[in-house]
Order: sequence, then C-alpha cells, then structure tokens
Amino acid sequence: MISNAIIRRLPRYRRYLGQLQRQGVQKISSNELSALIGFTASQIRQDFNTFDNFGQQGYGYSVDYLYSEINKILGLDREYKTVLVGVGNMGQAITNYNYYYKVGFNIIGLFDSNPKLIGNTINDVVIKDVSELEDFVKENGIDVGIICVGRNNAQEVADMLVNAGVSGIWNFAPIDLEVPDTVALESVHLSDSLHTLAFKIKTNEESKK
Amino acid sequence: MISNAIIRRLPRYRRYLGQLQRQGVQKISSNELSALIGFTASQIRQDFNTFDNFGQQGYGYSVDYLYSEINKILGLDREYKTVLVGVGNMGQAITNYNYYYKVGFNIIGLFDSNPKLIGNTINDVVIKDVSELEDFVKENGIDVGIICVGRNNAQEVADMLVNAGVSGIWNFAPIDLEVPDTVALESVHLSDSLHTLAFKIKTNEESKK
DNA sequence: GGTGTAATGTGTAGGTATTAACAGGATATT
DNA sequence: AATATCCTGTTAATACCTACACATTACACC
Repeated sequence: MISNAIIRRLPRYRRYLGQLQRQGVQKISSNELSALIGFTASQIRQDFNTFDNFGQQGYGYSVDYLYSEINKILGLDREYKTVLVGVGNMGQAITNYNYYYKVGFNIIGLFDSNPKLIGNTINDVVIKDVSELEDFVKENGIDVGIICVGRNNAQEVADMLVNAGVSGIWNFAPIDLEVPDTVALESVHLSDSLHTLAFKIKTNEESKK
Repeated sequence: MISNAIIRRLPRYRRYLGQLQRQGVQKISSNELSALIGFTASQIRQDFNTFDNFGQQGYGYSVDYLYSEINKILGLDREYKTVLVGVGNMGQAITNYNYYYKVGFNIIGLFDSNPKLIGNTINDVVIKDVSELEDFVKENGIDVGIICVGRNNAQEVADMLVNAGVSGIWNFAPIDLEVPDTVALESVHLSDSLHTLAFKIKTNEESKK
C-alpha cells in the first residue's frame, strides 16, 4: 500500500520530468532534482524506490525512462472516457482546460439541467439533459465523471454516476461526497485552498511584528 | 508554529461548522463531529487545543463560538482586496465563483492582455490591460492576486504582483512559482489532482484482481 | 445540594514519514 | 586495467503526527 504522502508527490515529479524532457535533458541525479523540485534528495530516492530501482549508481536517472515509469504508476498510460456534469462557469473552464492540456481524460459527454444550455456544443460535444446521464454512462462505458454542479445537487449526481458504473469521480462541489470505496474520489475544494491562503497571509503578517 | 497537517484540516472544520450553523445546531461534541467529518474525536480535540480551550467539559463545543474562532484563526474575519489576472475560462469561472460564494476576497480589479477582453465587465468590474496592473495594485492597496494566466506568463505576473506589494498569491497556473517568503503562496494544481485520481482508479482496479 | 454522567483537555505511547549516513556498484579517466 | 569519483539503494535515526487512555471538570437531574 502506497502512502498518501507519496501519492501527492508523484504528479509533481511527473510535472518536472515532463519539463526536463521538453528541454531535452537526458539524465538527472537525485541532487539535481532536489534543487529543482525542493524535496530532499534522500526523499526523492526513497520515493522512487518504493516502486522500483529506476536509477543507476554513478549515473543517475534517465529522464525519459523515469517519466514513462511515473506515467505508468499514475495510470496515465491509457485513456479515460469522461463525462462532465454541470456546464456552468466552472464546468466550461474545466472542459476547455482539459481540452487544452490534453492528458488522457477525454470528455465525450456534457450534461446540465439548464434548458438554455442543453443543445449547445463545446469543443464539438453537445450538452445533454442530465436525465440522460445514467444511460449515456452505461452505454458508452464511461470511466470518469466530473462534477461541477452546486453544493445541493452534487451528491445526487454522484449517486447517478456511481449507479451507472464509473470508476472515478473528480468533484468540484464544496462538499465531501459519499461514494463506495470501489469508486475513486478526488475533490478540488477551492474554498479550502483559499482559506489556507488566508491563514498563511495572517501568519506571515503576525511574524512580521 | 502550527503544523501543516493541522492547517489543511482547519478549512474543513470550518466547512462543517458552517453547515451545522445553517442547520441551527447549537452544540456539538468531538464524537459527533468525528462521525460527521471523519477525523478521530481525539484528533479533533488535539487540533482545537493547539489554539485554545474552546470547549467545555461535560457539554461540548458551542457551534457558533467555535465557528467564529476558526474564522479568526484562518484570518477570515477581515476583507482582502483582490485582483485577478488572466480572464480566460478559468479566470471567469473563479471570478464568478468568488462572487457567488462571497468569502471576503473582493475582486476589485481584473486584468488581461487580450485586446478583445479589455474593456468588458464582469460583475461590474472592468477588465484592464495588464500593463496597468502594478500601478493599480499599489494605488489601491491590494492584498491578494489571483493568477489565471497560462504556464508561460505566470512567473512574470507573479513578479509584478510581488513588486507591487501584495501579501498573498492564489495561483492556478500549472507551475511552482518563486516568491519571497514574505508573500504567501497557495497553488491549485488541477492536473496534479487529476493525476491523483488516475492513480486511485488504477489502484482500485488492481486490488479487484 | 449531592451524585452520576458526559465530554473535554492532556500526557503518553504508537505509528508514519522524513532526513541523515553510508556501503557498494557503475562510470569515467588516465 | 586500475583507481578515483559519482550517485544510487538502503539501513538507521530523528522528527512528526495520530490515537489511546484517563484524570478532571462542568452540567443535569433527583
């Protein structure tokens, strides 16, 4: 069982390795990576070795190899059929973000309950009525549902997605959803993040005194 | 010095206490809170006692009092003058989100470099050219800058904000910004979150076998 | 007003996570 | 081919975080 602390670091490793790859860097040592990312070299080596021995003594790590291995570990070596529910401001932003930074989560269905939105298209995907959600998910073997509806409807939408058989939910509503533990859940709590910022500002100001 | 683990839990306490308050609940015990939030009762008591003794033995915690104390701890008992840079999809979504869930971060300036956007208004705030950013921040005593520009311009914008004297930055660009440690930084890495989801899905599927 | 009960505050133990230290293997250089 | 250097993999130590357990205090009820 991989610890949560490591899981949270993996995407960051991936991010930097992707950058290095784009820059054409071939090899990197844990020390160099440390200077770049900010984790200690020791931690970096520990993290990698929880999975496998990716490096070579006296040489370092091959950027290409490490990058592709981390992609495999993260499960980014495949496509995820995805739907998004709630095409408001946030939903549209996520749709376009996802379209722009293409990373294997293909949004092939958009759903909303607002009649004004239904029928419109974003990036060639038609917005359907949310009543069609469950059938669509079942028929198309959807893997992931993105929830961008408000606080009050989020659990309901999550239940639909779970019933229809998705394996993961990416949630932007500001509540903690209840899903069976066979379904992966990852929530982005924007307000929590903002409040953390407020706390940091306050702490900084106090330490100035 | 408050540990990072606690800081990350504080907004969550706040979220649940706000909910309880809206429901008219007056008092709550650490056990009841535990059942609700999912942290152990012991941890909840420990967390609160790092700050002060908020509870009363034999009674529990007053929801109203605890909520207001946590708000103070988080620095949410004041207003933050805020600007947002990069009024693309994400920027607009955040602007409206913020407007909707009002929490003391008042966006009074919007900035972009796209001539098509400059001059438009969102929630009565005019979008200005990014060249006016620094002066605006200085003249209006802006506390917080929200960065919603792309990867390539984010650091540049951050530098401007820092130069102009903000005390905090909320960053949505997918890079780790460099700011002096007098400036609070909180980043929302959407792709990191999505990759974490991918990992969880993969792990779930493997455990099924 | 006395007594039982509920629930906090806190000292301590146990468990995780991070950092440090070093042994050993691979590379490069002469 | 021998040797010095580099850098990993891994063990050991430290620091941090979480959970347990219980003494203590306030409340409520008779």
